[in-house]
Amino acid sequence: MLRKRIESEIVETVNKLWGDEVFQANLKSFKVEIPDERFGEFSTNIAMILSKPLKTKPIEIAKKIVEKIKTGELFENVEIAGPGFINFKLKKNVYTELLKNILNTGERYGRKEPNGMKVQIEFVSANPTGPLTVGHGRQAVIGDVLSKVFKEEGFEVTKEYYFNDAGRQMDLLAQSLWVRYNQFFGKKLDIPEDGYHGDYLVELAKEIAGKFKADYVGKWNDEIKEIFKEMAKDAMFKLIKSTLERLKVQFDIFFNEKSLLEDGTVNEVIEILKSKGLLYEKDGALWFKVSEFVDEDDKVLIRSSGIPTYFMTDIAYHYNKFKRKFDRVYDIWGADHHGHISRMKAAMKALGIPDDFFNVILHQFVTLKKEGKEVKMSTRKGEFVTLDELMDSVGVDATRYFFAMIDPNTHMIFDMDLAVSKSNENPVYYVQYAYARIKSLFRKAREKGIEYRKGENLDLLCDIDQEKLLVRDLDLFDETLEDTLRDLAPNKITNYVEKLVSRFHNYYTDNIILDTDNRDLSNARLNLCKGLETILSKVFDILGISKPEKM
RNA sequence: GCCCCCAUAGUUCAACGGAUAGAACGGCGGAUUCCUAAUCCGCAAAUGGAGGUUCGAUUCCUCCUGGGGGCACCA
Repeated sequence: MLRKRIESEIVETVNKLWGDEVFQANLKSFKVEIPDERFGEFSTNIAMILSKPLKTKPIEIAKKIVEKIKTGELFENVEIAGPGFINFKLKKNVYTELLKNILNTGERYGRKEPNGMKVQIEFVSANPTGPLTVGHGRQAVIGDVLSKVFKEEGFEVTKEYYFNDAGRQMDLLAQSLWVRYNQFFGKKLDIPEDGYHGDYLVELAKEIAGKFKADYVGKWNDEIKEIFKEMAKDAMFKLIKSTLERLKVQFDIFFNEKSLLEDGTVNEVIEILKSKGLLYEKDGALWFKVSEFVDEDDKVLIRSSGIPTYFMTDIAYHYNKFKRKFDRVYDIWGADHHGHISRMKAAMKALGIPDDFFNVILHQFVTLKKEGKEVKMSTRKGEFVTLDELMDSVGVDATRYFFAMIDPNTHMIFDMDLAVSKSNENPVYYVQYAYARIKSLFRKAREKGIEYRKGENLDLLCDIDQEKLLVRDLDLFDETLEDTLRDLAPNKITNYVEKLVSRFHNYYTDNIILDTDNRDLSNARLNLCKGLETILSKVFDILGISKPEKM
């Protein structure tokens, strides 16, 4: 990475001038940045940082550094500006070498060697009680994109979907479905207040009525409940999986909460906690001493009815993850699960699991705006827009791009009407158009009889700033992925690619790429386009959007 | 009451503590004898309020105001 090379040049220079101690003491806020274009290609704040320890004006420090550093392989021009920034322009061959590297490495460019770390990302994890909503969509895209970045950065990644197909919610679903089935045959029955009111059960009830006729009308017992539950579950999972497939999100493992009870993990966890004296009984229930670890009230693990709480099974689930030898796990949760985090951390500590094992990526909610009104979404009340409906309206690419482009920490307002009416002006098309343009250039080159020769004529590039900056931005791909993992924020990638593509569109407008009177230059520029195509292709794969040959 | 996230242009979003706060959509005005105008160029338009830390704050800290979400033997 160019930035790192510049950093080490500066470090070396500072060490020569003032010794290692000065630098080490002030390392923290030292930076090489990408400045506004009018200042150059790179810049550093080193002189400002050293001003205090050296008791010298930043300008004076900058002067000394510039004097010393000027004779390098790297820099074409180094100058001081503003309050003491040092701005750099690099020699053109630095850029052409970099481009050559990208061209030679191709699809593998930027991919890190395996680092031996096993990471698990758990997301969506919706119980099979209804169709996936746009909220799940946000989570699915965040999880999927981050998984790909982890892989690219050398981690071994497992994508997991955790679900519960037992318990009260499923009972309510079964009952709600049964009521819809009865209603189909004209019975006057109401869905329980806290049952599932969505239309999707009406459809399913119709199918069931076709299959079983009126066999279960007016009859309700545990056996029938199980039958309806099973049918509901199968239908919902089928629906959920088809939605995920359409969104191009695949999971490695679907993990059933029930298995934790069946394979004894829950009991094992209880035994461990008991042996450490962290459990006690009260009011017929079994409590965990959360308060020993964090400033919170103790919580019930086993209800007085003997049934474990969600907290209990979730602890067991994470204990199970730990036993599966993941180095780190990331749970992607909606903002409503926030309160659960510190309790879980307490439990991890109690089980002796290292602090950095359990990580949560919390994302804020998606509010939908439809016909000018905000729609409060609730799966149970049947008031929601499904992920499928969203994809119907704006397409898969735009759906994925839209969810990826917003910081998970930000509450997201999704204006459906706008998304539909403006679908042709979505940023995803802006980005994809650049890719299509490049593809078109190569087609056109063949038509015009301009031969593309990989890696040749590169010395004709980078005499203009646009080309230097384009290559510099290609180089930023690497650190964009690092930033994405550091902040666990996929929107770093969309920001990056939009800037990159914008630069290309400008370049394309201002310069003729294919010129039959200047075939060598044309070939040089085709090489630049090829480099861009390589990076765009990687970015699109990570974002999971398509790569159109033409638009 | 306590805890978490957020507050930036008319709208939806950006901005590792850096220089004149960027885009997109919307508004106004331009560019096509030439590789795709789903593009490009120009104009108008924003950091909720008060303090603090810093050479330098949209960013960090405190308080206030306003949104969202939590504070179960629900998940």
